[in-house]
Amino acid sequence: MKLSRDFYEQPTVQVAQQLLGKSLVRVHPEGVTTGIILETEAYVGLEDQASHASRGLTPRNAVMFGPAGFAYVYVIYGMHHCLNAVTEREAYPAAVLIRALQPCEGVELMRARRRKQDVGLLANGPGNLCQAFGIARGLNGIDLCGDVLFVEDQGSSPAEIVVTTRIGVAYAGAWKDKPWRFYLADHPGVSKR
DNA sequence: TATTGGATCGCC
DNA sequence: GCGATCCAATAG
Repeated sequence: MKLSRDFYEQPTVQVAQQLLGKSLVRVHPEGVTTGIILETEAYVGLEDQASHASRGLTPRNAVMFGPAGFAYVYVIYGMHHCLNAVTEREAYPAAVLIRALQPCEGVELMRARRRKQDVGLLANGPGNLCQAFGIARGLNGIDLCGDVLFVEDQGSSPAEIVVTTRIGVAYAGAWKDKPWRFYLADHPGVSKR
């Protein structure tokens, strides 16, 4: 069943871990794509120097300051998109970055969008999964409790979770060492360090 | 208005 | 290892 608002209102690190193994669903005019969430990262509060919210509210990060259960989508390096789920209470900026998926439904559509055949290369990384799922800036602020982009809990058994530091946040001072990256142990480490 | 650098990716 | 590519944030 579809995850409801109260799931996302939990502490961010908890949401990041609990999203692993659940299914991300994207309903698009071209077709439906789904995939199992394999890798996540938590970005927590104003203090977290790795977070876009660390310097206060701006037009870009405004969604992070809103209520839980909405998508924060932004452009990075001028050419890639990243998808986050906003967490915790309104006015407290926090989110979970979805970093990798195992493609499930809509593999052919993903192949066409990615121009790659290998299933292992379709959604292995935050920018790649957005391309595969047709997620772009137009979805920034969309409700994850709606019918376009959401997460389903298929009641799968808990799997072993690996915990590491986050990727690409060397600039974040002491916060770069927070153990806030999570991935499923029985899958190859999806992101390169 | 100008400058700088990024929660990345894929090829060299 | 490095360039692509452009927007957002900051400084002037």
